[in-house]
Amino acid sequence: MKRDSRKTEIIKTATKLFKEKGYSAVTMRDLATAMGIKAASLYNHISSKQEILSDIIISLAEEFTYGLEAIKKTEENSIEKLKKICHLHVNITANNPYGMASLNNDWMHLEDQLTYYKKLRKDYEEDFRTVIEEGVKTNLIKDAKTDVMLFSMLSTLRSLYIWLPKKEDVKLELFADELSSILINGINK
Amino acid sequence: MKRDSRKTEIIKTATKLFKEKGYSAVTMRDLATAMGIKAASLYNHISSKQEILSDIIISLAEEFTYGLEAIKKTEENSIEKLKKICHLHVNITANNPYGMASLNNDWMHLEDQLTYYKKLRKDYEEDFRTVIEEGVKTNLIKDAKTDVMLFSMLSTLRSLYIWLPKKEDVKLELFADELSSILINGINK
DNA sequence: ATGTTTGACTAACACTTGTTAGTTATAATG
DNA sequence: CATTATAACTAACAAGTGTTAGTCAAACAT
Repeated sequence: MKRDSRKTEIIKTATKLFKEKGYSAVTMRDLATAMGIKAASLYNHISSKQEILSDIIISLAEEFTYGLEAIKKTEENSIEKLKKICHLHVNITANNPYGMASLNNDWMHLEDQLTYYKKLRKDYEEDFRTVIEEGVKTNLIKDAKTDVMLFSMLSTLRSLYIWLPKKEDVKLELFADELSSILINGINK
Repeated sequence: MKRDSRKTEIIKTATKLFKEKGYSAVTMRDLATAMGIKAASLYNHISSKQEILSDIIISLAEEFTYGLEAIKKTEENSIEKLKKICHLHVNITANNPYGMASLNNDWMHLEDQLTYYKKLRKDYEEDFRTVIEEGVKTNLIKDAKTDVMLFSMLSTLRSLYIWLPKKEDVKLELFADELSSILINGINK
């Protein structure tokens, strides 16, 4: 499967360009130039610009879905689950920070897969909320506005792609620990 | 100054379209159609598509700069300053949530004003960091990774535009209080 | 009433967009 | 060696891009 490896290169290059200028601002000619070939040659490997975007976003979205699915099955308490969710985001984002930019900013340019993506995202958010609500029930988490908690944590985790590329790889688990500690325990002394 | 009011309408409409599809994906013909006129007519009021984006982003960025400037001059302690920063973000975002989408996602498409915008943002982040560091010095804030704290708070505050439009106007100050409480005190019981 | 500004219009420009068709040198396979 | 698949190429298209020039009716100012 040589064909596959070339396609992967294209997607990898596209991912980088998309995070810099966004999907709509990146031309097939831009992408071709970055690959050192002509725009028409791209179509020996991919079928459309759309397909590239779908590949980037859907595979990431599914990673999150499967990751959370695994955490849900765990027997640990809500706080531990939240910590694991933080690690999940840190790990996925560290593996593909540029792709996360597309997922965050260009999902609306999905066409065929738009409704599927939206379903994945909605389900993910609902499961995330459930973890928090369980924590409230079991008296581990403050009985304050759970939607504000959810919003705050999700916002931070979704923005990881902006900050994470600057981190060295070794300290990744440490960083995830620090992050979850701040999200859960706050910054107050 | 009738001319000005029409220009304002155009920018307002553009802001709405930009948040839905991003700057690059919105056509001058899209914008014209949304205004009920033809694309060429837009140029009686504005000089370029670029100008619209600059107007949206720079005015918002300056609002943040001036707001933080005022908070810095305050005699209150770091925790109080952080609370005020939360209110600043909530208020500015509530006034122009769609514009915040452009500021967050389309700043890279600024041309003439790009370096100016970057300077404003860099200065803002540095001042924000200083507030946190002062809090650590005065023993009000945990002596943990201040950059992770900064990242977490900024991420949440910058994502407000996604969630805020759904909130009713009356509860705005209350929401800002809840938010700053969660950011500062965490969710842990 | 008359002259001027306003803000819309049509027509068009030069260029860029994603994509297809057809060609060809190289590499893999029988 | 002959054949086929691969992956690049050139050329081109049809549609869409931001923007300019020039026109003209209605509203305003004198």
